[in-house]
Amino acid sequence: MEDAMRSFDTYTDLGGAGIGGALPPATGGMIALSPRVSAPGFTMDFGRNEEIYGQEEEADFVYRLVAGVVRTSRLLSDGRRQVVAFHYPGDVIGLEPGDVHTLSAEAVTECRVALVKRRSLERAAERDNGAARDLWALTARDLQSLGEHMMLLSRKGAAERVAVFLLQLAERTETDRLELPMSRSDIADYLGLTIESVSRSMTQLEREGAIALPSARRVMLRNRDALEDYAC
Amino acid sequence: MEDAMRSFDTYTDLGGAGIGGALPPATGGMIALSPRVSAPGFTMDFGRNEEIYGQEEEADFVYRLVAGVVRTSRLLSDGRRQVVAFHYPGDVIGLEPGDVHTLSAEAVTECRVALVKRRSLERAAERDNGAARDLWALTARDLQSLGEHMMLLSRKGAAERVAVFLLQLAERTETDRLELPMSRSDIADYLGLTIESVSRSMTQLEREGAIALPSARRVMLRNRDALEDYAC
DNA sequence: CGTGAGTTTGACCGAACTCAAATCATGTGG
DNA sequence: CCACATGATTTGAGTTCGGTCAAACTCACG
Repeated sequence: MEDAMRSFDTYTDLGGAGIGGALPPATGGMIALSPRVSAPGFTMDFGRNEEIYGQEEEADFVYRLVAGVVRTSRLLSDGRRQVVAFHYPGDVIGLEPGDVHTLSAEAVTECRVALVKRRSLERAAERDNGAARDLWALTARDLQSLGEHMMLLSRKGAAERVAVFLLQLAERTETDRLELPMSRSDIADYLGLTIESVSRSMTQLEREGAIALPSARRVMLRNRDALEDYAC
Repeated sequence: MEDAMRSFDTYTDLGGAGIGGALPPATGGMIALSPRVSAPGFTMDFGRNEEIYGQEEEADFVYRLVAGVVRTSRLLSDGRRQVVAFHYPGDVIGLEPGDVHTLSAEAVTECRVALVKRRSLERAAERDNGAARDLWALTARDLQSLGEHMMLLSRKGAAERVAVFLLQLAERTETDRLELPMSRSDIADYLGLTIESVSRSMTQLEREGAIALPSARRVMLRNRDALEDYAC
């Protein structure tokens, strides 16, 4: 049983202690955003649902996620929320064209991020041509992932979207036993659905044998083909 | 009457002749993609619904739209089409991260584009740091516009989406008398709706006095506030 | 004037939303 | 260790809005 539990463990490569109380204090040093871009910076820890940066805030920093899961989202005029992306260790977030964040970022799980001053990146890009190219590549990756997300949102059925979401997650973590770090509400806002629709879709996928749901936050992919049929 | 018609005219800054038969042949010379990026290239003309480049095609060229309107779109697995953006003169299209196009581009109206070899841009970016920054900015702009489009798609109501679409268009062309270059089908695929829903929304907006529809392709914004209420 | 593509309108249906209630999970204090 | 409180998730019933199918209409063009 212990083993089964362990195999769901993920998202923190900081060792068994977890992130939270008993961590070493924020550290300073050189932060690498990409192979060619590194700059002086420091790390910070955030608890669940804490805001890392806010929509409309000055974009003074760029962040590299060291451990944990982060969501970026945007508040719509009618009060609803659009979750734009979930980020995992290694991802760079907060790198935006303008000098004001168009998104906000919050910790889904407890997490640790490495901060780099935006200005020092700009200076690096002026000096070093390779660095400039890396920053471009990071923006290009965001563009691509946003495009894929839009594809997902333009799918018809609720179950389809949930199926694709689960497959995406399985690909990220390279396992069929998913530990969902995010709530139904996060998933719903990511997929453009309500929590009820997400829940019903999950149940439906389970009824059809595509997945198993040992608990709400735990999903096992039982029949990948069935899921991929939904993805069409 | 002649004047009224004229005031709907737009999208071509090539003069009265229009684009099509009686044009000078494709020309060569230096093409400017941005203030700091220009490279040798040539121009080409396309008729309505002609493909400029196709999804999955080698991305050998980058294009600057000189005259006319272009849509970029993506075919979904279930056969439907997602129109990603409408482009107007001055826009740069076809600049994508990878070396394969993830979108296709088609002429909505007859149009003329200036082509630049992708490789010559890459070379320019290696030499000139300002050029690299401009290319980054172009990608960043795409990212931003895609983000705004996603906001639009995540709106609830059909009429809301159509209202926002019309306001966007009015902003682009800086007039309240819109000549829609694109078909209802294009609009529907852009907004994630059916042509019937687009049509019904238009009619509804007209009934409520927000717009007038002298003809299907002609929209006059009668009550901007009412439209902005929809945009909320 | 006829033709055909594009657009509008109507009737019906179904999927997702809304509101409400039941259930489950988790942590707390006795 | 258990009872309880709280929040998250699931389930149910009814409604709404956009999709689907079909038919009428418009307009540009030959």
